[in-house]
Amino acid sequence: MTKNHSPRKKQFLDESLKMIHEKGYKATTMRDLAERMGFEVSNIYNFIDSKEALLESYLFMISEDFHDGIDHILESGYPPTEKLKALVSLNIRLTSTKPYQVGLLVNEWRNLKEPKLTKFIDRRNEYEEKVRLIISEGIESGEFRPFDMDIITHAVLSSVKWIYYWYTDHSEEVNPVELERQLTEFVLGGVGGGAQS
Amino acid sequence: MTKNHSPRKKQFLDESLKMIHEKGYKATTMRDLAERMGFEVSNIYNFIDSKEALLESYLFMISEDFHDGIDHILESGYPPTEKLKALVSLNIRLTSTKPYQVGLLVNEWRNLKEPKLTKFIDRRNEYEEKVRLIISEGIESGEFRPFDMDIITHAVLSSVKWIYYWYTDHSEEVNPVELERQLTEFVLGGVGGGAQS
DNA sequence: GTCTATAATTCGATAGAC
DNA sequence: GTCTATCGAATTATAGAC
Repeated sequence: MTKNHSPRKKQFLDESLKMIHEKGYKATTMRDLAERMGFEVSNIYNFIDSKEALLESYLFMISEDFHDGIDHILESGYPPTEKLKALVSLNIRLTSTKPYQVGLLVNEWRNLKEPKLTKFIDRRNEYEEKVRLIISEGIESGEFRPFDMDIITHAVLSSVKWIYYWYTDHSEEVNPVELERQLTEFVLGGVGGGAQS
Repeated sequence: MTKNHSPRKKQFLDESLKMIHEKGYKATTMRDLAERMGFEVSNIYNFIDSKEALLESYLFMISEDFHDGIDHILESGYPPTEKLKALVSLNIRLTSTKPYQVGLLVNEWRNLKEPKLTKFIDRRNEYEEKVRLIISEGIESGEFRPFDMDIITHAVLSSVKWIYYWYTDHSEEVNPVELERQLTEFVLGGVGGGAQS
């Protein structure tokens, strides 16, 4: 499917990815992409079948990357706290490696058309279920406090969702080690050090 | 500007807001809006000047709501922890009151055109600065741990950003009191109860 | 792999009658 | 405030020459 990339095709895919992230999928036209590449619109179809196929390709690839990562964590046998740390680490690793793909994953998935949209949402729900598994294990073991599962799962997911910002829109340099350390500290212990209420 | 709403105009604005949230701004056409209202496209322009103006109106209104809220918190004289609790509370209150507007604020702001786009981003940066103020005060007083300001600010903002999901796409009922309690607990203390490294 | 040319559709918006 | 009719521009995509 995605093999046999000529250098020119790879360049097109890279530029397209960046531009779709910057302007949004709907706002990025084939003319925009062609103009950035310095050729005519029709040449795009030497590389891809359709605009829709381009989005699908990126979204499902990065989606599977996250699944591979979290599957590995679930099979690790680590205690829940270590699994959660590994989850933060996974997010930072994938985001630093493929920042624009992660950006698409956050912002552009809803531009998929049926039946791919349903397929994507199902797969995303499966991922969220895996995150729930880690958290519920931690609550049962007493390592985590007894949160509402829906709320805490979305809070944790949301806490790592914005990382792509650091590697795309952010101008300053990023220290991945420090980012992971700080974000882990926040997810595990919040802004304050102890209990409240 | 937004006064003298006839019931029909108010209904149009409500339906538009909901539809733009569901389909996305770019994907929602004037024909879509007219169809939902049961009249022809041209009638839309009895209520609004342009599609762009519709988006602007909603975004800047809800943006100012957040500013009003956080300004009130900053003037409160509360200690940092209480200010942070109030910030969570503000997010839940505004989101439960105007869930679709908050959804637009998160997802559709970048569809603004210049010069409104720059104006919006400037205003958003001002809001983020106010959040930073609360957090830095907490770190200096020792109530919060010594995080990197950029990282922790975005982490906190991200932790409350997904709340709109509960009031728009979420099917189950929401208990605002419980949501606030749990989310506050997470932001202040994380998933675990104590410190780590 | 690049071009010209164009098809076929959809878009936001306007004019003007009632 | 609702309609019909339409404009002009922009959209994705294709055909076919070089």
